[in-house]
Amino acid sequence: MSKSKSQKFESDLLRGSLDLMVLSVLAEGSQYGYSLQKRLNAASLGKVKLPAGTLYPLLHRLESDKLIRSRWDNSTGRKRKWYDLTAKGKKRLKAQASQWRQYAQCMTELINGVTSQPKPSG
Amino acid sequence: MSKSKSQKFESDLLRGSLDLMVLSVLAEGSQYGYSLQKRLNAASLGKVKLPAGTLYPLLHRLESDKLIRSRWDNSTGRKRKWYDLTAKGKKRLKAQASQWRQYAQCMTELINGVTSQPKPSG
DNA sequence: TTCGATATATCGCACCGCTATACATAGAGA
DNA sequence: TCTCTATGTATAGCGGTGCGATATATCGAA
Repeated sequence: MSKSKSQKFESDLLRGSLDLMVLSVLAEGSQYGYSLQKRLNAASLGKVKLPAGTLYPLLHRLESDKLIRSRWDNSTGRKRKWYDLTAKGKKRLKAQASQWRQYAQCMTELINGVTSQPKPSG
Repeated sequence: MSKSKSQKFESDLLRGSLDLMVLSVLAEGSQYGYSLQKRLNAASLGKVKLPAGTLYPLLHRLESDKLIRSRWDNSTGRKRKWYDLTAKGKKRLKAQASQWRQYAQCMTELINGVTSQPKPSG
């Protein structure tokens, strides 16, 4: 099964903002992979359903970049790997959030000039 | 020379929205590759400097997807390939613009929850 | 004639989201 | 006990695409 156009569009959108999304969620507090997956799904109103094959390599990449830090927790029944933002990660989050807002502003103005968006009322 | 983190971030942002940007600019009227490159740079306030190695393959892809249509113009001094939106392209533009707005709304809420944005006044 | 801007094109690299696959544990229900 | 689902982490390889490098050609200015 090949992906539909709209699914592919979502994947490509993710490519540009997934790191930022994960850093944002971790800024709310510690998470382990699986919980982060659920949290991301909720935060995106069900739009983002990160498959494991995306999630774990991503976390490993962020960790090797020293943006996040991990520790295993075997104290509870289940073995979980918890992640936290590092100072570098917080700095990156702030920088990318700012860049993202600027970029989104440009995009919004461009597409609003040629397409109509739903009105807030009436 | 490897790319800086912020340059890479911009590239990845592009990945998710470049088709939409090009379709939007073409919705304003016919363009040829080089003019589109300049228009995109202006619309993005200088942020997006599309290299030729990105621009032309992209246009070929959009054309092979029947989203845009091309014709050569040799009547002026320079040989130029002009592009126009097809009906399919207009439909796609509308759909992706809508998807983009929803996605951007989620992202904005998420990052505004954990980072501070510049105030409009004071 | 030399150089920069204009104008289009392709090759191959690098990156990354995703599918498929693998392995392991906990709890519910048959 | 056995099975099934949810939980939990991991990696190999595929596919798509932005980009640097490179090629080719014309035009106007210095």
